[in-house]
Amino acid sequence: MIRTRFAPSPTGYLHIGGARTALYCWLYARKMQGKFILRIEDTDRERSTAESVQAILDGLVWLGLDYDEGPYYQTQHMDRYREVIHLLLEQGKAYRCYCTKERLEKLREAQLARKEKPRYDALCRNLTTTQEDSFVIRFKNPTDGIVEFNDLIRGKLSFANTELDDLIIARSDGMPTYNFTVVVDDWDMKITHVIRGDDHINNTPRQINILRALGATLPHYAHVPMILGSDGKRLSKRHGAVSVLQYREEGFLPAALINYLVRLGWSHGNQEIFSIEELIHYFDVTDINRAPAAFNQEKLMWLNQHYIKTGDPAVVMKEFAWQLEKLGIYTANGPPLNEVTHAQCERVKTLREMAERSRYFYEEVIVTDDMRTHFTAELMGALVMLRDRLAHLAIWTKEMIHETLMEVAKIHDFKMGKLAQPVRIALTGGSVSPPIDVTIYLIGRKRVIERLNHILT
RNA sequence: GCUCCCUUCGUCUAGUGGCCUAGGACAUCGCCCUCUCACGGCGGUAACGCGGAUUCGAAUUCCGCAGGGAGCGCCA
Repeated sequence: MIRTRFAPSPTGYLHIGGARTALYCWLYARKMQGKFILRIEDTDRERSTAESVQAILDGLVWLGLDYDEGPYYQTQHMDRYREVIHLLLEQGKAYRCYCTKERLEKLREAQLARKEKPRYDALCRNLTTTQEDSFVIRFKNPTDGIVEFNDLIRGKLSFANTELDDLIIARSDGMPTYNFTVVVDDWDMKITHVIRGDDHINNTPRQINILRALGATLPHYAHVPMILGSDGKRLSKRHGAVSVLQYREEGFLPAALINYLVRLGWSHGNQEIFSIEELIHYFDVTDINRAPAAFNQEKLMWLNQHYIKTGDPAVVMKEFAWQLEKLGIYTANGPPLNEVTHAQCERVKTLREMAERSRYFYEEVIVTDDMRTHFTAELMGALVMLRDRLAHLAIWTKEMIHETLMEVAKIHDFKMGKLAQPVRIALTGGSVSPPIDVTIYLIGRKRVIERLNHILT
């Protein structure tokens, strides 16, 4: 049974990079009919917050990445960590270190000055006496040999133990540290595949050494490259949205973000559009790219428009309604959302944009003096005729409206554009809208007549 | 500084020794369609970081170099 886990630390929102890692973990678990586990790594009490936990949970729900187990919280496993630390201590695989932070700092500076890699000098490693002073607990890392593992994405990776030092596994206040809790939890949770960001590559040999000291079987590792900003630098707030939920705010569909994220670093031939089912079928961690990828908003936009046009109507409608609500647009007295969506989907990249451009279907429009210059004297006759014919149309359909427009234009010897554009301005207050017949149809007879009258008086 | 990782069009990628005068997608440019904006259709510009080596033959293998990134915490 394959078991993967997503293990974020709740010190912020769910960002794009984390979401992609979670997606890869989730896809692999689903593909292998295994389990996807959510574990909150909250051992940093200073920075972990309940809000962050909620933001991460909300983000995962929105993306549709459901977990089979969890969320587990590391702060609830303290007894277990202490137990394992005791075990290590008893077996002489860990030791108490009484070095002060000051000494460590001086050591560090001296090493850096000598152009050496800063690391603990193992001063307390062979201490035989117990002291009263405060202490941390360090893991006795092997002093020679190499740690080698086969990364599913990068292939064989190896590290010399001489490059590693005796890392702290318990702080002076007794709180276990990251590299230790990860190992214990992955072991206890029987994680078979550790899929995580490649900023953890250098932690892996340390974790393997602890795992071995514990006699645990090693999981498979897959280190996915990070996501870069459009400038090739590490993705950060200055690149715009980095939080998953912020993409929702901006009017993106979860399907679009999923599809974009999965293709960022993974591919299946030349295919660009994938349904979730296809992803589960085709995805494999070993096909993930080794190189970091730059985030490209334009392509996300393109995918978003694709899913606005072809995605699950229920989801599209739900997000569209949410956007309208955020803008304070009340839709009860206007055209049905699905018809507006249908009319607008080909001309917007996001649902926020769709909402912003749909105001005139639901709210009164303002035609500025500037725009009134479009209503020339020669046009007035045609506008009057159009108003009257629309007012008496037997049935209010797009087709009938279209015919009416054609007739009025023909009678006045106007080209369609000459009539349509001023009408568009009169009805929408702007120069851009869906086809004029569709626009008239959706705005509705009463409002159309009102708006035309407004121009004609 | 040390260790580790990465390197195909502007961007995401296909490519695993001959099918590559390097394919697709986004973006961009031009044309067509057209009542606006779009959608769509057609076409164009555009890349194997550099240098060696192996080979009849290298984007694909090996070695250097350069550039970029990560890690080196009583953070995760």
